[in-house]
Amino acid sequence: MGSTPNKDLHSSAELRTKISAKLEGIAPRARILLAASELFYRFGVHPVGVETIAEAALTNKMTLYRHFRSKDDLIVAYVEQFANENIAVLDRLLGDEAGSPEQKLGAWVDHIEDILTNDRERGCALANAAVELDVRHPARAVIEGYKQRKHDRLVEVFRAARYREPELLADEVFLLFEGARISLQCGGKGPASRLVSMLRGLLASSPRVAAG
Amino acid sequence: MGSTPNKDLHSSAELRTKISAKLEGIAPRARILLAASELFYRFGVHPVGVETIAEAALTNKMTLYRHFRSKDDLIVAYVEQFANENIAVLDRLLGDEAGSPEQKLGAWVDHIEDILTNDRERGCALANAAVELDVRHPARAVIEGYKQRKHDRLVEVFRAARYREPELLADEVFLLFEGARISLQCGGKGPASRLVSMLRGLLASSPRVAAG
DNA sequence: GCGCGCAGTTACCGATCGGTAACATTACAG
DNA sequence: CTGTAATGTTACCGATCGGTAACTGCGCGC
Repeated sequence: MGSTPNKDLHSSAELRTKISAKLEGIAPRARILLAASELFYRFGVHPVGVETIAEAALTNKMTLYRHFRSKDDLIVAYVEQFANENIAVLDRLLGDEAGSPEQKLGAWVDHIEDILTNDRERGCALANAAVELDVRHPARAVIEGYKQRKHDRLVEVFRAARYREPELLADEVFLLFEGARISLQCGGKGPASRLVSMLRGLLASSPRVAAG
Repeated sequence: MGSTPNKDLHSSAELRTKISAKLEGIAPRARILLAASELFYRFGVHPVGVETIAEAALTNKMTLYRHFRSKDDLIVAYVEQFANENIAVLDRLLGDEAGSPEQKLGAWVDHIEDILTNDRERGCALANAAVELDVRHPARAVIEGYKQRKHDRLVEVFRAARYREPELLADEVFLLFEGARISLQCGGKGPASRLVSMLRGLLASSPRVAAG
C-alpha cells in the first residue's frame, strides 16, 4: 500500500528537482543511471518501473532501452556503479597515500560514522539488492565480488597495522558494519548508534604483534 | 530475468509437494499463510503474486481474499507469524525453565549455528521484508517491535549472567548476528562461518562483575 | 432433509508491468 | 547545406498485477 514510488515521484517534485539539478549537459546514459540509482536505492529495484526512471532522468523509455538492453541490464549497471564507487572510496581511505595504517583505520571509522548518521541512510545498496534479487540474477555475482574485495582490503590494513589476527578482526568488523546497516532499517537505532564506539574499542583493544 | 517465482513454481512440483505434504486437514487460512511464508521467504514479497500463493496453498484467489483483505494484509500476517514464532523460540531457549544464564546463552549460540548452517538460509525473513517494504508499510512496525523485543531479551540474559555491560554486549551480539545473516546473501560465507566461534569467544572474554 | 456457511470455479475489471515499432525532431560533422 | 546519428514522441503489445462479482458445489449442524 505505502509502496507506490511512481505516484510519489509524480506528485512530488522533490526527486525531480534534486536529480535535475545535476543533469546539466550530462549524457542520457549517465542521466538514466543516476536517476536509477536514486530510485532503486530509495524504493528498491522491484517497485520502480522503467518509465519512472526515464522520466526522472528527463528522458523517455525508448532512450533508456537504447542504452540498456533490459531492466535487468540496468540493475546490473546500477550495482556495478555502486560497487565501483564504494571501492574507489575505499581506495582513497585505505590506499598507499592515506598515511599510516592507524590513520587509515581512523579515517575509515569516521567514514562509517558519516554513513550511519546520514538521514537518507537506507542500508547498503548492494546488500539490499541482494535481498531483492534472485540468486541467479547476474547482479548477484557483482555484489559478491564487491563484498569479497572489501573484506580483502580490510584484512590488508589490519595486517599492515600488525594486528595478531587480521582475518578474524576483518570478519568481526565486517559483520558489525553489515549488521548496523541492516538493523537501521529494522528500527533498531540503538545497536547501530553504538557501532562506532564499538569499532574504536575493538581497534584499540585487539592484540597486536610487537614491531620488528 | 532469473526472478520468475511463479513460473518456477508451476513448472517444478518441488514446492507443491513440499507444501502439500503438510496440508492434510488444515484450514484454508492456515494453508494460505503457510504457503505465503514459504514463497515470501524464498522469493521475497514483491515477486510473489497472490494467485501463486493461492495455488501453492491448494486453493484459489477468492478464498485467499475471504481471509485476508489485501496482499498487504497477508504480508502483515506473514511478518507477524514469523515474529511470534521467533519470539516463541527465544522464550524456549532463554525462558525461566532453560537453566542457568550460561546454559541459555550456550543453547542460543547453538541455535544460531543451526540457522547459519541451514542450506535453505536466506537471511532473516523480517529483515528481508524490511528491505523490501516501504517505511510506511504497516508490517514495518511489527518488524521493529520484534527486533526491539529480541534485543531486550538478550540484555536480560546478559544481565542475569552478570556481564559488566549487558547493553553493550547485547548490541554487539545483535549486530554480529544480523550482519552474518545479511552477508550470507552477499556471498560472503567466510565472515559468517566464523560467527559462532566469535560469539563464544566474546561470551568467554567479556568482563563480568563478581558474584554477590 | 433442510438450510446455511464456507470453499471452489470462472470470468472479469482497470492498472501497470517490461518491451517494441514507427515516426518526428534535434544536433552536429562534413 | 546536407547527411547522419542520436534523441524525443506516441502508440501500442502481451502479460501479469491486485482485487471483485456471480454462481456452483459441498459439508455439517439442527
